[in-house]
Amino acid sequence: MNIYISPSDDAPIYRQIARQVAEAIAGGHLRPDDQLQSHRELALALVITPLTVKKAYDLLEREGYIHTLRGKGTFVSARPPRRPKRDLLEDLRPIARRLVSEAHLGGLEYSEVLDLLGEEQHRLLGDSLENGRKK
Amino acid sequence: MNIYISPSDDAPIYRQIARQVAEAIAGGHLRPDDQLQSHRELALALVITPLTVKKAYDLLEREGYIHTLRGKGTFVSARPPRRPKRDLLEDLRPIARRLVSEAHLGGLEYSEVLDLLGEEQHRLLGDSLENGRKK
Amino acid sequence: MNIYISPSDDAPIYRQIARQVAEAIAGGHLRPDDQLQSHRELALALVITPLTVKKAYDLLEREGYIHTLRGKGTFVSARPPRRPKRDLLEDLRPIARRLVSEAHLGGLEYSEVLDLLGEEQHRLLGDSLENGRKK
Amino acid sequence: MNIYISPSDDAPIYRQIARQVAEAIAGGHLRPDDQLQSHRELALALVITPLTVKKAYDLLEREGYIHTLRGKGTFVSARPPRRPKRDLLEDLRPIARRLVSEAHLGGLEYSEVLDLLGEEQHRLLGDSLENGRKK
DNA sequence: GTGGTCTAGACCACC
DNA sequence: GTGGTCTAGACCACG
Repeated sequence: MNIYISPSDDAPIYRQIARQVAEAIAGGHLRPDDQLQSHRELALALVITPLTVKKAYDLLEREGYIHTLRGKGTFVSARPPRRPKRDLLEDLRPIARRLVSEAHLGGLEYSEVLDLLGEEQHRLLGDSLENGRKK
Repeated sequence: MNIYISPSDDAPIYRQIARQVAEAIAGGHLRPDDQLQSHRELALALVITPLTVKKAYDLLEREGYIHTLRGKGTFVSARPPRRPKRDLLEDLRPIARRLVSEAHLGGLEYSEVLDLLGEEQHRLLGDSLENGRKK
Repeated sequence: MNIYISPSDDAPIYRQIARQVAEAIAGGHLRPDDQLQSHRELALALVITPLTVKKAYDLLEREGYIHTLRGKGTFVSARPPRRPKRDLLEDLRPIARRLVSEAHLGGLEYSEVLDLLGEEQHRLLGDSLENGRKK
Repeated sequence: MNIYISPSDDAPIYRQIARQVAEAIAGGHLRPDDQLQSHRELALALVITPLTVKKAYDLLEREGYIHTLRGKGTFVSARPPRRPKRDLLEDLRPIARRLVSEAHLGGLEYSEVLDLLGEEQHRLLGDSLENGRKK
């Protein structure tokens, strides 16, 4: 479980961590009942304050991805949280809008946007398959 | 030129304004040498402080979309700013990544993401064509 | 007497005019007792409001370069105003400072600044000589 | 890092601050990764409103001199921004022109202008060398 | 503590 | 009328 944070990213550090953990779960790197590093451990590894990692874990717990057992540790939850598709689509819409808008502002063709998206989808699936197989 | 701000949007107001003006320029609603509403006027209409609109205009000016003439007003610039395609693609990549990643996390098929993107592309182009024709 | 104004210049229009008239006097284009165009005439030629030209003439009159005879017109004054050299140098110092500072910030060699200054000095003197001869 | 603002300067306060910080970076007073005073702190020291210092920092950030890390502070950027020499020279030309023109209007010899420029160049370099050595 | 944003005023120069 | 600057507050997210 490798987490990378970039201080220059516009997303706050705790969200960068939470997102990467969530992606790891979705991609199969982390499976239900797998134990996560303690937030102190991870904080040490990332050279940041434990409070920031704690904030990320809290966020993941609120969203149902993980749960903590007092005295035992933090574990991946069994049921990956599912939101109504309508809600999800409406959350994703502004992101899609921004993508096409900025691409159009920058003079890109729509096909180039599709290419870009395809690359990222492939990267995601590739990772996922790869992880499903090994380890 | 209708600007809408939504307090629920996580983007700050001045960026919401700047983005909408930039889109209006890219979409043909606003053409070179068109005069923008004065920042005070727009502030009055949006019921926000003029300084916030000013900040949006400052942002657009330093990005090359608009320019100001002392005592005259603010005008759409002739040359739409163009960035190297490579840079632009690298800026867009994290957005695309987030889109496919969150969609996958939420259990959406890739085709559903493409549908969503297509809708937004259509919305953008529709607006553009519509405005290219009228007025 | 050709005056050029550029709205995009950071100097206000009335100062652009005043400076060019003053340079014309220093360069010999305009000689003592020469009559200037009326401010309305010049305003018409420059396609700006007469008030702006008036403001330029007022400034020049305050500085002693020109004077007006009621009902006759505006004329170049006999004595070009002379300020104490110390005062003048102190006025020029911030300009010199800005020149070397911005050049240094931009990575220019001092010799390149001197070259630039030489070019402008040559341009000024060239104009001056040329005008002393003709007309 | 001592900043001085002079109300008599025709440049707005935020530009005075930005210029001095930029000069400090160019002159070696401030080095890459050095932390700047927080804008509030500097505002307190200068007895002006924080927003004005913030405006100066924003200007420096968009020009590439500095960057900010959320919650950490503001730091000198690694790469000093470089503009094409041609552009820079054309920006400097009006300043040079004004210098020789006003000097000539005031009756100064060209050599006196060169002396003045030399003094300012020496002041700038002296500062720079001094700071390169100490601390 | 840091930066980021916003409000509700004010005064100025310019056209 | 326009834009440009400044003040004196405020609240927020982040680490």
